[in-house]
Amino acid sequence: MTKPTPPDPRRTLTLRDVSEASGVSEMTVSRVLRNRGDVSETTRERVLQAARRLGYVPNKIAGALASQRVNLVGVIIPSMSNMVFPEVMMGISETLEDTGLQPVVGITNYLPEREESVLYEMLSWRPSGVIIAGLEHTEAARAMLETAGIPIVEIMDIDGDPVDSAVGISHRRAGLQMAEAIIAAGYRRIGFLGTKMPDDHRARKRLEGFREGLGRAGITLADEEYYAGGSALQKGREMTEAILTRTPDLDFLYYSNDMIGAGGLLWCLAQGIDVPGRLGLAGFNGVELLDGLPRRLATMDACRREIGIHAAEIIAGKRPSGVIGGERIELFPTLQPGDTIRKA
Amino acid sequence: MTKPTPPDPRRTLTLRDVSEASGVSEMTVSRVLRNRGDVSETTRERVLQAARRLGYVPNKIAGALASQRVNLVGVIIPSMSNMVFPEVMMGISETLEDTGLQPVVGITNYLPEREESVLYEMLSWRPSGVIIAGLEHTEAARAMLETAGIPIVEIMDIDGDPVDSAVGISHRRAGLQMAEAIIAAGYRRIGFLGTKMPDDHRARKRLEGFREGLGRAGITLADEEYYAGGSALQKGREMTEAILTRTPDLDFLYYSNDMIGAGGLLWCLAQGIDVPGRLGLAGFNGVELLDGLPRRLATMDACRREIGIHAAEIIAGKRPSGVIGGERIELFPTLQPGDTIRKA
DNA sequence: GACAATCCTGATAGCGCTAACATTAGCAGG
DNA sequence: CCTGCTAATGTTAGCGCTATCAGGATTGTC
Repeated sequence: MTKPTPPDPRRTLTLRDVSEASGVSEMTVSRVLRNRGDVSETTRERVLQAARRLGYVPNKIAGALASQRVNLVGVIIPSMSNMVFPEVMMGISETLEDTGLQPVVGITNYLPEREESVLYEMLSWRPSGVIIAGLEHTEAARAMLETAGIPIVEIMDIDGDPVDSAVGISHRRAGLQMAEAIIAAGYRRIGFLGTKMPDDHRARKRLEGFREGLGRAGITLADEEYYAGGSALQKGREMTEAILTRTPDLDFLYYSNDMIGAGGLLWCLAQGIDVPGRLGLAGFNGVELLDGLPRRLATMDACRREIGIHAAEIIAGKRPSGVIGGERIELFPTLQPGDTIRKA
Repeated sequence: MTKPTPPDPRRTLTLRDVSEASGVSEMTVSRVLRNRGDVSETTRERVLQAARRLGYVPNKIAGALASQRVNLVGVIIPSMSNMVFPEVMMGISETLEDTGLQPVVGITNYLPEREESVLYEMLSWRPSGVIIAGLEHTEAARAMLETAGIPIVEIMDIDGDPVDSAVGISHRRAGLQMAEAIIAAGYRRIGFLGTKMPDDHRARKRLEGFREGLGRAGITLADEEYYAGGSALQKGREMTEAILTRTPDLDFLYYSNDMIGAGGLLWCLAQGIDVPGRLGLAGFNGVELLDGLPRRLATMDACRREIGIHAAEIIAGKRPSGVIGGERIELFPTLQPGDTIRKA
């Protein structure tokens, strides 16, 4: 007869180990570790001590399978590199903090197929909810979202038709409002500088709205310039130089984000261009990062943190409304005129 | 007699559903979906079609439990807001891409207890490996890392004693080198500007190394200034003004990161201070974000992307060395003198 | 003292999948 | 037509936990 269980120190611990070490059933250990059900103070203490001594770390995989409950929330965003999504994340984390839910992030790089595969991967872990940027998805992705049977919140944008809930701003309106403000300030020869990103639908909608705003005043864009990749600040300089060289009589430049706008602003200041007198500038996003620039760029904040907060509230089921799903929350960005638009 | 299984459309699908829909056993379906084992082309096609038609998404929780294999790699970092960790993440993602492994990020905000709980949470999902920033952890965290039985890579820093593998630079040496360069350029009255962060051990080590470098030349720091929170660019301006007001004869400012350094640089330029003649400046990190500034700040890049790449290679077991664990990879940052240090 | 109520603990049966082995089909060679 | 193989598929037994229900103590009530 051999020893029944040669105690292998390398094997990872299970409930059984803690149960044996503390002389109670696995079930009781489980109860103690999850603070569920009544357990006497004595056994609770004994179990906790054993668990600590052994260095037991519960296996959530097994737990999730058995309980059909997963404390994870999938968050799918296009990028992490431009401060806008990190801020959304902060709103989400902060709100989820006291709910026991934990965000898990996936990055798509603005690629629809990548979004689809990231979503598939996430859903295969059966999260309690999904927060996903944008309203445009592949057909398959949309189908997955619809049949997942969990709360879905599409964020950032509300110009479209959400699968379930949506929290965001109208980028069309944001563009339109900016156009109105620019025209009201008396600018007429207007250029646009943006990214080459067919799948950045929000940037596209802002430009559409912007064009419409100009159109209402009988104006069309005088010139456009696009970039891809590289340091945004640097690109902003280069593009600004390029567009002003090509079309010197421009009196306003609308940038699709604050970072290239800041690059443009620095370039203009270095050239001694009179901003906002001779040339006005505006960006989009209101990134705090840039607060220390010599002059404040006109911009429009995208309510990033609030979006994160509301989205997380919906997932966590702590909306005041008590509504269960299909919410649609529109936030309204405010124009921050800064120092780069003439006072009307 | 009633229908055996009233087909509930709301229930989430399992292998059994696909198996019934395609007329083969669950095992065969499993094999098809994982591309494992021999399956005839005909059944493979039939199964895939059924899975697609039903919109089946496998349950990785069950899969992981059964196979004792999880394709997740935990990545624990202090912050996402200052571009340094996003770049590390890119290196990691890129390297993990073709390995089937998937990074899952946890943020600690430089709080040791938070690091401990994030680690505990992560380990409870039994990842295939953990990449964690820094060499300093709570006692409990270190114990968990040691007994987890998976590859651990501590990144960013190598001035210390790793649990398993480590990839990083010597921040002590980085600070020391910068001190040497500054002294060689003839600066003597040197100020330091940094963050109030007792748990940012890397910043601390840089400062220690910097002090030592100065000390070797018989110099001590002439003044110091610290901040917490807020827009780094903005804080850089404010702190620079403050320190120069207090100690006007400083001829060099060493910033603990590029962002506050950039703020300082912009402020100095606006004040018309002769940089680098009258006053030299240097930061740390080499953030590409700032490439478009009017003048390039002297800095030292921290090899962020490379660190991510190497760490991921270790986890994925694709190091050329073939070594299995306990690797120690030191990278060497290069000084980028930029335009804010006098040529010696 | 019988009975119910309350508290605490344990036994049992899965959760949805995969490892490992068992079985069957298909086919070449004698 | 049987043996001996390989290729394709199926069967069985868990993975480590938790939901659920079933007790055994202990207490209180009439």
